[in-house]
Amino acid sequence: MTPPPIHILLADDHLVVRAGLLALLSTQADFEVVGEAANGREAVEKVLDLQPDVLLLDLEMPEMDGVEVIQALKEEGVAARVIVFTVFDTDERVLAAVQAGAQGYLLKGAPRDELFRAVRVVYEGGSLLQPIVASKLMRQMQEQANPDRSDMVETLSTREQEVLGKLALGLQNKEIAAQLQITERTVKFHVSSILAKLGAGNRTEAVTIAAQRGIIDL
Amino acid sequence: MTPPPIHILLADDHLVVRAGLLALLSTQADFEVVGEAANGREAVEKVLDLQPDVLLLDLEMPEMDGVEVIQALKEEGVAARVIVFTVFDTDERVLAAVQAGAQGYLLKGAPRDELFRAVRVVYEGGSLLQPIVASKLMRQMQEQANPDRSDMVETLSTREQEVLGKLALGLQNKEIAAQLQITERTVKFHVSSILAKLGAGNRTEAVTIAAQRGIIDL
DNA sequence: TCCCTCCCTGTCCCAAAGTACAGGTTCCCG
DNA sequence: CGGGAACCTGTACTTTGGGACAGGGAGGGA
Repeated sequence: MTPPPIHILLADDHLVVRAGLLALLSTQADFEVVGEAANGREAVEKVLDLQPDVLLLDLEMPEMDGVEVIQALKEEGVAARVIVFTVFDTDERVLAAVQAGAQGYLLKGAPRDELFRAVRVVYEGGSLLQPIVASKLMRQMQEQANPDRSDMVETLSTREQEVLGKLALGLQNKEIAAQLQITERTVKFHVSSILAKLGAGNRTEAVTIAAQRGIIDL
Repeated sequence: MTPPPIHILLADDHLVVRAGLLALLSTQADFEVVGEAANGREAVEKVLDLQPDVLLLDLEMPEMDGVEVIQALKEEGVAARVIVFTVFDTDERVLAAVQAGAQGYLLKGAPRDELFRAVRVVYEGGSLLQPIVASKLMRQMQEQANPDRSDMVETLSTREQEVLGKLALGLQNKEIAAQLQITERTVKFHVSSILAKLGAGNRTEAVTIAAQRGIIDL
């Protein structure tokens, strides 16, 4: 007798990606794609409805992004295990997804076997990250554990992230101060902290670095 | 008797996307996928080798990007017609692709029928842009035709684009001047032009706007 | 040829950015 | 309760950024 297949739900806003995953996964006898979702909200609904074993989830989606989907599922107390499947490989995004509770992280373009293995491993309760992703994550973790390394990447406080967002819009300190109801002096303080933590020489470079690392979205 | 099928070559660096396109296109009796390429260089080689009727081309690829592929094919005098198939929908990228010689421009996530129709239309010598893409292109063209409109989006001169690139790196005027072998004063002049053309209030906003429009890549 | 665009340079000037130094609060964790 | 982290504020200072105004040379198209 054959074992029951692994039930998989696909969540991606691009038709071709869903079609591709369906085509690839269908070649495996122990996989069964039970449904598809084209946005985050739909993904959450279908997980609750269809109770898949594994959710293949894109991070960039309309309505609700991938990290939010994972968090929503957690609040619902859902058992499904999640593999993030995306084009992003920046430290921050990987960390956010894993912290939210993803068990796997694959980059689009991952080879067939890696995809198949990830589904099986995660289904069995394990975790699987692509080597490139794993190393990024490791580095992040180590840096958070040793806050006294010289080459560390410090995390921005929530306030600093707020200010950073305003910087990206091209606002000047005075305008930021008004919007955040604080003094211009305080804004300068935060900006200096941001520059130091990101290793930037000025606000423009800070925005570029933040965008590259996935800390902010332009 | 059935007519000969339309020969299609797929060029995308992501396995799933190629698999998805293959799966979707294979449902049509008059389509035949004759090959796949995972990067730009390979795409050019395979077009020359396999002589497809239509090339489905991603813009973002390693080795050689989509626009470069189109240009390379043009220099080789190849007859194949090109449909750009990408996630980017910024004005600049669309314009660049169409100017380089693409006959179609589809966004990933385009519905089945639109994809099929695009292949057939382009094969028969026509052009097809998704409505969203078409409107962006139209706007660009109109703005270039009327250089005296108030809401126009002016194009940056080559020198300005150079300076813009340096701005994104967070360099200051003095540093840019040194790198470009010009006076700091001249750099200021170019920066001012860039700000005016992009509608930015300062260099930081200019970088953000440029990144959003696809003028620069971070 | 004339005009227009791009590229380049200069001086003056003020506002904005960023640093240095010094200090305050609250809140949470061990 | 002590200590750290995040957040906030202040004065004083130097450097950078960007605008206003004015100009010159090279090259392409009507």
